[in-house]
Amino acid sequence: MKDVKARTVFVPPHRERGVVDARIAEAGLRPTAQRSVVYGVLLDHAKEHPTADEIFIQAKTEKPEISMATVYNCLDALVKHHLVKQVHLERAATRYCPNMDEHAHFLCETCGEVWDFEAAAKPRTSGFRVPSGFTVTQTEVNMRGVCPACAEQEVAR
Amino acid sequence: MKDVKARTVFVPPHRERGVVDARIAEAGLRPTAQRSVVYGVLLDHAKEHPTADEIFIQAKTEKPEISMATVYNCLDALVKHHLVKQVHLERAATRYCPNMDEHAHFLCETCGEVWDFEAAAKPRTSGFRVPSGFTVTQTEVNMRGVCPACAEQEVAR
DNA sequence: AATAACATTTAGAATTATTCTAATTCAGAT
DNA sequence: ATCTGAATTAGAATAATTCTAAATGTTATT
Repeated sequence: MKDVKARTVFVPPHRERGVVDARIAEAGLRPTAQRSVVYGVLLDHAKEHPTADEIFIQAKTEKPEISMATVYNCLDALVKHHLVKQVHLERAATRYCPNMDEHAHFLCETCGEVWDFEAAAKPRTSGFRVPSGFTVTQTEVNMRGVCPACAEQEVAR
Repeated sequence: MKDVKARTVFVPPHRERGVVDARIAEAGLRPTAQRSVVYGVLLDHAKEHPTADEIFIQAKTEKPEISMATVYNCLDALVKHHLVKQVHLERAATRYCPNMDEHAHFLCETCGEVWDFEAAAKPRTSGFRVPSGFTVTQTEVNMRGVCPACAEQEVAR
């Protein structure tokens, strides 16, 4: 088997083309090749909460012709169809998150990494007084602070 | 008294120069002319949750030499000294809020206006499970939906 | 009061994120 | 096969933010 390079790459189960496409279709969107790639990349990198730019770079390795405009178009379509959430943590670029379970985002101010924090109970009460007449369709909870790894380094200094 | 233009403008109490400066100083910042203007503008327009750009335009009417870079510098200084919060609601520009009481922000997706929603109880529990080792220094809660005025127009259509 | 040291402000250029435009391609319905 | 509308493309345009280097202002020190 010398000189034979691996021709297959491990593809996590949710990345099987059919499954990704099915999810896109279920959401009421036509599963185009580009949308599949963009959504697939996002599912694979959910932990990183990537920016449009990072998604573009990764998507390009799978589909070199894809353009930045398409990445934005696809992301906007996915957001509109509730497959993906925009996360506005910083003054920097918007991040994207395919985890649609109710959760908060935590940004470590030291290393810049982002974590998901689960809801403690369901249904979660927001703890805020919504005046009558307002309809809330979406809530985003963002926290900032220091992650365990960075806290440790701090102590060590 | 003909031909005598009003030389005094109504300045809301919190805009008295001394008070604004005192607050800046209390926060541990040198109260420069520019910081006073920027913070003053923000206090006057807290309801609008203005962007850096909007603050710049307003500040320029009070201090024509001020530059955009200074507005950003001042805002960053005010944020760092906990007099002002950044609000990241949209993919668009960051908004600023001088209300440091715990509250959520609500963005009307129809008209784009922003409201403050008060905490229902103090201390408020976030409702999220913060894993041990993480230190949370700040929490931002953003909601989106439809405001009463826009909901009414919707019905009327 | 003069000086040094440092922080702040300034204008404008540079960078980065996002949106727009017009042409092209693609998919599904006829 | 052809039409129609949706999706994609490259690249230009715009908008938000940051950077840079020079000038100015402030405070502490002499």
